[in-house]
Amino acid sequence: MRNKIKVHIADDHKILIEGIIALIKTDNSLELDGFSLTGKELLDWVSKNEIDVLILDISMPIIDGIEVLKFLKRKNIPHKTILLSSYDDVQIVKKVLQLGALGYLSKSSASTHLLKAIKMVKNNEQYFSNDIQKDLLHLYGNSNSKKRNFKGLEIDLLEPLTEREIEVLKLIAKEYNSQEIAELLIISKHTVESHRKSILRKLNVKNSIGIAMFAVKHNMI
Amino acid sequence: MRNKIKVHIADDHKILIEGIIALIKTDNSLELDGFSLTGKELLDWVSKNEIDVLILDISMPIIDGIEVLKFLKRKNIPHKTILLSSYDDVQIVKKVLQLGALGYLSKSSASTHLLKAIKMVKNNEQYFSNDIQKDLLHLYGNSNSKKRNFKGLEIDLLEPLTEREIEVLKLIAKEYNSQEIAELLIISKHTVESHRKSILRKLNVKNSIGIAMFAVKHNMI
DNA sequence: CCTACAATCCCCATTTATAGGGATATTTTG
DNA sequence: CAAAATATCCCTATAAATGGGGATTGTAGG
Repeated sequence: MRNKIKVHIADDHKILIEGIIALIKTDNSLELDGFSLTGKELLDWVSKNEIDVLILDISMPIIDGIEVLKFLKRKNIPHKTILLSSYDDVQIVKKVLQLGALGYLSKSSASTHLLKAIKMVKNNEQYFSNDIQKDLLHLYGNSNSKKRNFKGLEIDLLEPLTEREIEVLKLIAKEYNSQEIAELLIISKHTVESHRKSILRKLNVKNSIGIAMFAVKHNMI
Repeated sequence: MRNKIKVHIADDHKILIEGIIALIKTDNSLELDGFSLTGKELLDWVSKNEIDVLILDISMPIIDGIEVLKFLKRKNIPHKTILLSSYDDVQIVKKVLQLGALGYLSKSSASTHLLKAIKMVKNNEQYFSNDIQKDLLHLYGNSNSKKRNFKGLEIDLLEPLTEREIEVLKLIAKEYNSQEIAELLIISKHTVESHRKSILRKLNVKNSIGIAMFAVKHNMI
């Protein structure tokens, strides 16, 4: 192997980053090509550097992993990305697959899985945590035609929230009720309740807990 | 330095564990003395082995870092522990200090901080992330007498939840309402509502969102 | 200019959660 | 064993959230 695989890491947890760097050093076929602590740093990096594989934490503050993927897609920047997540959430997996990610790994996976994932993704193969594989199969059925390429399937993306809805969502997650949110945003309680309805529908959750959980998963709080 | 500092790591994220192991190997004064993926594994380990410094993830499933500290305290097992956390939550810091932890580090800290923390804690010195230091000073005022030892101060601990309350809490966080929880646990809806009341009071949160957020912060879902 | 959409507001009905109160049986623990 | 904690159930009442419906304004894009 003449050329090492250039790996870039984006995660707001420095300890995890430096841990992964140490792991990469243990494998002669890999080399580090920078790291980013925020989504913004990463976007700057990818526009200036050529990397082989990107390891991307899904939950970063401000610009999260999803937003990074959207940006890369919008700009038509080719990338081979492995998402790192604390949660095994099939909905999120569906979303990142649709946005062009090639791998999805839980942080609770063994590091050998990460090394394997890097090499597979480098070769344009998809890699998922075991648990996620099961969930995906369940979701998409198990006919051979469907197993081949998850990306080609119809995937129901979430309707995007408007800015106002995001404001309301954040306040909901901070334990404010509709009346309090109304006072904070200087609007009527009825309006807040309307936004609530829209958010529930768009996120496809059944109650405020679901809204708050969404906020947590996407590091919006 | 004749004897290396024996470090044990407890975290449910294998990737982080293996990362920290790699870091420890870069420092000659440190050596790994096992790791645990769950609170239970850790409790088994500490009852059989002698370690110098314990690096403990606060958010592990089932038996979390807090529970581990409580156990060690109850059994009067001496330990020098650094808590690792994703959040900089002053309330949690207060709690773990009261429970006998010596260090508290955010996962977003640099790994050099972790190495420094290990050495300080080994010498019975306290170590905190910068951000936390600020918050603690603010919390406890800045008179010299108070700065010296946080552990000696009155700290309002949260009342511990009972097992049943934890069951209910988890189901609340999974978006079930009281009626559904009643059916799942085969008890009356009234009972669920009673548990709800106790949980709200004990956690000192104002609504179910607060309950769900607590569940998230402690990785109970 | 017209349309679509976002943001705002309102009504009604129903369900759920919150907040008091209290009661009783079982389990844990000192 | 006795005391304390836990888990269970019930009542009443109010507050809040949910799920329909509809209506108006302003504005950005085609």
